[in-house]
Amino acid sequence: MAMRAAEWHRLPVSLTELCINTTLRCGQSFRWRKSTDDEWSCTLHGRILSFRQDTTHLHYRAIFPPQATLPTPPPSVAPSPAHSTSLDADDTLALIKHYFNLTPNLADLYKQWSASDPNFQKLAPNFAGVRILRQDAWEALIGFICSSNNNISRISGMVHNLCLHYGAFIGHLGSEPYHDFPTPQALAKDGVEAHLSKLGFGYRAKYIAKTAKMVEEKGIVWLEGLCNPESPGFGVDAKVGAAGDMLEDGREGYKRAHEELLALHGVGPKVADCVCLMGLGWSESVPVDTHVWKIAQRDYKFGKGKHKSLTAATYTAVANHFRKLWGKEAGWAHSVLFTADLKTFAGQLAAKIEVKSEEITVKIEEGKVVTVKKEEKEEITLKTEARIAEVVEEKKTTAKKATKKSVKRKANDAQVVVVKEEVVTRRSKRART
DNA sequence: ACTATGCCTTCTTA
DNA sequence: ATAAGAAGGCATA
Repeated sequence: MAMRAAEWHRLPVSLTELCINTTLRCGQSFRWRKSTDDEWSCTLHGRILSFRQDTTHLHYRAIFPPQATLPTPPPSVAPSPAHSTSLDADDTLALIKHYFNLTPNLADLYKQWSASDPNFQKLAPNFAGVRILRQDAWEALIGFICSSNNNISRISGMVHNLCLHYGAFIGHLGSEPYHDFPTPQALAKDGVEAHLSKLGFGYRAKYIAKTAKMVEEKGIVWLEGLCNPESPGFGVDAKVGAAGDMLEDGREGYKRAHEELLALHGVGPKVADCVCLMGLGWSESVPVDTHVWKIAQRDYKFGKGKHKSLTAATYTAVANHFRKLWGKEAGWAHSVLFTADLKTFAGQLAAKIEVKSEEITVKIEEGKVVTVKKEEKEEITLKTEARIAEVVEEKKTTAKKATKKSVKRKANDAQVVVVKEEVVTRRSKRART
């Protein structure tokens, strides 16, 4: 029962191309756990993968289960009994490159999106390295069914519970047990719905049980067959083909995948788009959730006239707008803006500062600069300490000028004082058992 | 075809 | 303190 040695390897990757600290917790996957000292871990394809990242490299290691608990592969593709370490290392590297979707040049894409969209250009510099993962389609499907009307920390807890109760045990990392994501068969068994309800899944218990049965019925091949042929799943035996021409509402294959997914229980347009983008390799997919809808209203002039509320027609209009603006990888760009809007990231770097004068109050909380000038109020959302410092200086200057003008005193008399300065760090709570 | 409403549960905000 | 609202929506009428 000896555990295979878990040696660290490294891969040259810049933070511009991939930032795991952002990418692994921006709501794409709900399964990554951060242990002590910045090590991110998750089970993937029957092994525990762990990552650390510095400015030049991605460091990784894989821990395999003891041979006895390895899932038995079909005899035709069974590896040689030797099952050498070097073979595993090769496999793991390929898996990592696949999972992190490392082929597209993200810096080039950011430049492209910045050139075509001033709003992206403004927000993106603080959120480099947000890359769309190539997750397993089935896992993405279940994960995003859990996401409806829900928040990231609770979703993570639910997915963790799915693995714990229905996924194969892989091994321990420290004292923490790691289980694989459950198969459709495991979630299609009788009693799953009742059990999940007891575990606090709410109305999603029924969706998961039903969808698992439907996928089992249709066959996992059906689901994997919805994949972008240019980007098949890892280890999936599929022909690589052309994905077709880009249209304003996406390629034919994307539209077909989206439509077919809608047949599943608990899968509406938004969840289907998440699965298309993150589980099936359709980069033009733009999931329009409440966040994206707010962004569309705030920064892209939606929410008026024909598109007053988020109806089915509005949903398509918003997604098409972003596809036209950002192109074939619209879903990737969308993810950057989505991440920029997440509270967990806003709070992380936000300083809490109050600047007061007789006329003007500047408050900075949770990444927002609020200037209160008598009855007027102005809000600016900021993400980095550097930008916050800049804006505070700017506001102090404004405050001095305003005070001088209205009260007719010397600029120095303006009482611009930093009352409170404190870094607020918000941490999402961990999963419960 | 569109539009409202209930739904499980937890956490935040007023 | 206690209530209402929001949280990566969906299914149903």
